[in-house]
Amino acid sequence: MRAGLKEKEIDSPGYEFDPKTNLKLRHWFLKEKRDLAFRKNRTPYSTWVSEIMLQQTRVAAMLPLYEKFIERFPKPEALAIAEEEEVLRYWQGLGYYSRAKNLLAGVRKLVSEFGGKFPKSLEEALSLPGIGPYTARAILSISYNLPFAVLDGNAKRVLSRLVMFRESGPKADPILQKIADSFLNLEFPGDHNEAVMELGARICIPKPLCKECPLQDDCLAYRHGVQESIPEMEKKKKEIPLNIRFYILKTKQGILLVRYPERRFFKTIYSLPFSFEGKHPYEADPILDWNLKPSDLGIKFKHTITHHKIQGFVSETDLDSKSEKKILENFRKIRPSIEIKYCNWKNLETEFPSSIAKKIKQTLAKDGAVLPGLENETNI
DNA sequence: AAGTCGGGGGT
DNA sequence: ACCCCAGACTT
Repeated sequence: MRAGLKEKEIDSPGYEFDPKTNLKLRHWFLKEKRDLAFRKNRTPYSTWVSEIMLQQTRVAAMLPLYEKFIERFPKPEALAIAEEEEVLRYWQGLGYYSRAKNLLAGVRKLVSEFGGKFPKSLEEALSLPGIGPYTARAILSISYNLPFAVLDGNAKRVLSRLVMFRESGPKADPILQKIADSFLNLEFPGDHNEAVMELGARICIPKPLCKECPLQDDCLAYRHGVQESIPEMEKKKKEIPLNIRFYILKTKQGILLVRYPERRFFKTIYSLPFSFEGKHPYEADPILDWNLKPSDLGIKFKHTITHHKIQGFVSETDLDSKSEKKILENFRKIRPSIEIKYCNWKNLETEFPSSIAKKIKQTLAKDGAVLPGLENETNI
């Protein structure tokens, strides 16, 4: 594909890349690539862990957790025998907690069904929980140097601009995969994939820095001056405002945490019980229809969960063993799948592994608010 | 095909 | 105050 093509020809894929383009990219990558912890060793397992952590997550956000995770679970066999609770603690703050659960399930399957040796075929890799089209190709190319071209958000942007392909969304993916396949450097598939993604993460960003781009001369979108409008942006969903009240229920055994999949948020992790307040588009969860009158702590904090703009509030109360028993009965009656555990104030944010726990603590501390009964009780 | 799942850093 | 990220799974 060279300049001077008509729009129609450009949109119909017959993708032939100049081999020089690939060489330029590789040269740039070898010179500019960042010295990242997960690039130190590239076993299938370590690549697997890093790729799962990188899903919808910036490199800078996952790096500290990656190092601690690998230190604690250096091999698949070490992770496979770990408790899910502990694995989730090592994921605390990263978000998308089902990634951690699927990783654990996947590694257990790897150990039990593949003898701990990561498979070399796309089909087998895809059979592991949490490993989808992107991650399968990433692991196989980076760790085994097998010729699979990855298609993540970065690659889509880079390739769309290189060949001036405008469409985006699920319909465009098969076409983009073909483009990626034809661009793949068969000599160095792993390096190539990392190079494409690194270019997309640092240069070919949504507002591209074309002046610094090693592929400027090869980029059809740049030649036509349309790089900023490719790929087409998907229309953003409207934000839903929500008021959520979290309840600190202090029992003799500690603060009550709950988990059940029928609720709107935190389906897979333990959290403080919570309820929606004011106007909201969701069905009220009857689980909190109890006879308590928790007292409002008078704090609020902001939080977002995927197109929900949340104002958080906190109430607390003591539960004697009688009312606790009654509440638990009520819980189990309405939500038979509910799981319960207790934590203390000190380790709230590790047992309720969302940044909300941290925000509640910080807001309380900043306001100088006192949580009655907690500050003097070492057991809570 | 659309909805869901978190959170933080860059702009 | 947005934007959007080295996606996968469920419905």
